[in-house]
Amino acid sequence: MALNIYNTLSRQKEEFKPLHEGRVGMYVCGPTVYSHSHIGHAKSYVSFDIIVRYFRFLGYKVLYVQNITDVGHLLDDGEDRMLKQSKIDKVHPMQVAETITHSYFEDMDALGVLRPDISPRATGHIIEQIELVKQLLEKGFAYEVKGSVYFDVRKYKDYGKLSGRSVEEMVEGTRVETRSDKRAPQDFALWKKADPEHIMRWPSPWGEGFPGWHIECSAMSMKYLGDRFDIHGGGLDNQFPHHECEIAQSECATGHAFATYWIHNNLVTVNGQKMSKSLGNFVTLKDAFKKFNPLILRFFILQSHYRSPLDFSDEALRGAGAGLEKLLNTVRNLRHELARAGTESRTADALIDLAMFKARLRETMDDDFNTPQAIAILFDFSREVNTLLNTGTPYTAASLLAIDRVYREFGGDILGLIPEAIETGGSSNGAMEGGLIQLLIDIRKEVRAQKLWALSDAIRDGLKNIGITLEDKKDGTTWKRG
RNA sequence: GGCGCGGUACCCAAGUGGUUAAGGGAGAGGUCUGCAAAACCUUUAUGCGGCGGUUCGAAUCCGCCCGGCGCCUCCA
Repeated sequence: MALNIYNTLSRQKEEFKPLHEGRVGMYVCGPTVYSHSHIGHAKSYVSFDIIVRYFRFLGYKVLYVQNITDVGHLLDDGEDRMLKQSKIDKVHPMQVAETITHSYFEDMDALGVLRPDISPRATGHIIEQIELVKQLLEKGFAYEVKGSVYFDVRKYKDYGKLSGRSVEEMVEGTRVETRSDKRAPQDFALWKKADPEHIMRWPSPWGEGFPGWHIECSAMSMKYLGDRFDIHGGGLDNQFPHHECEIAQSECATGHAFATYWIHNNLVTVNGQKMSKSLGNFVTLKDAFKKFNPLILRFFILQSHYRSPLDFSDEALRGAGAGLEKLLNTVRNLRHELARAGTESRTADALIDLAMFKARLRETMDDDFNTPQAIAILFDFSREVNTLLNTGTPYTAASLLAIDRVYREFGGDILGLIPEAIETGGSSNGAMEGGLIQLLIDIRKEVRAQKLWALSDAIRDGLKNIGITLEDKKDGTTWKRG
């Protein structure tokens, strides 16, 4: 079965066909680095992380570009986000950018989001942006007014094709007062003249100024991926106006199509309410991580589809935490068995229809990256694995390894939920802690043999209190954290 | 006002024309166990917001209605 992707441009699922055989060029709108990342960022970048991982699993050579916006993102009142934050913090805007960029990657790393191949900064590509604006002026798609340059939306017939809006509708819907220096209210800035007190400024053919927000993504995506590439992604909220403007600029500048597939992830709500900075109910990842392990957040996000909205609540997160633990527990037990299988003479082959499970997983991921369905299949798979492990039958290392490979490929490589190394308990990792716990387990075994239950339970409860859980199995006791 | 998305069990959430409506959490009962924990088994929607329609057949398509949310203005 071929990979099918929902393309916002056509509003339907389409079979993925790369522009260049075996390669995928992908650009995703990255964060504006003025404040710490929140759970909305997590949903977006985890979603695209899955897409990148799955393409790589399928054997594509992926070039993943995700920008860092550190200039040009203007607020309603025309003030630059970066400048506003720098005034609040009383530091240089580039210091804000640097601090928040570090913070962003720290949070994404915690969530298991693989780093983009290229993370271009807008301020590092002023020259490219100016070049693009010059091209648009030369071709007559833009006009200059008092040191600022605007894109003339009426010159581009397809404006609105991504978001399904017409220019006429937009005029009617415009609430903000029409800026006097624009020819039409829908026109958007490519380059803005800098006021005297504006710190972030660069020389240009139109005087000192700074780039508009939309232009950076056109300039940087085309610089690194070519003026045509496969996938452009971002949050649904960027569909309009940001992506619509990007398409207009890029297609007018090059004279041909821009990105082939447009992918948009849905947004996040908190306790049923829209999460927004103006409402002040946004949850930063650093705060969320204090309550929930980052992997639990990742699991929670992947348990719903990327095109579905996701509502965050503590109850839902707790449920996700229990679910993830169930999954990891099985893998932990499997690897524990695997560690022993190598040293004991094992006889039986573990009988699970691995080919069937792998085919189901492939099929469901091929259907527009259906991660919730994939997770459900992993749970089906785990039920069989648990049953197998509970029989106490000795299995060959090879057959257990084959089972583990399914977890590694789909649960690890693709979904990023199952860590390379899970605490296996029992087996000594050379750490003193592990040795001490094993010593207590051995002593407790003796105590239990003498049926001294009170003492036996005291050991187990004591360990539980310091975060170590013992589990008595048919063939011995194992331990885990938590 | 314009555009768009979805209403599936106590909670989260797949499924989008056809055998018994996935999966996870929570609850209940059971098996195993000294007891726990974990695991496994059984169980919790004759029904998928409501009302009509199309069809041999609809949660799935169409229409209307009722509530929910998002975008149109900065946000991933």
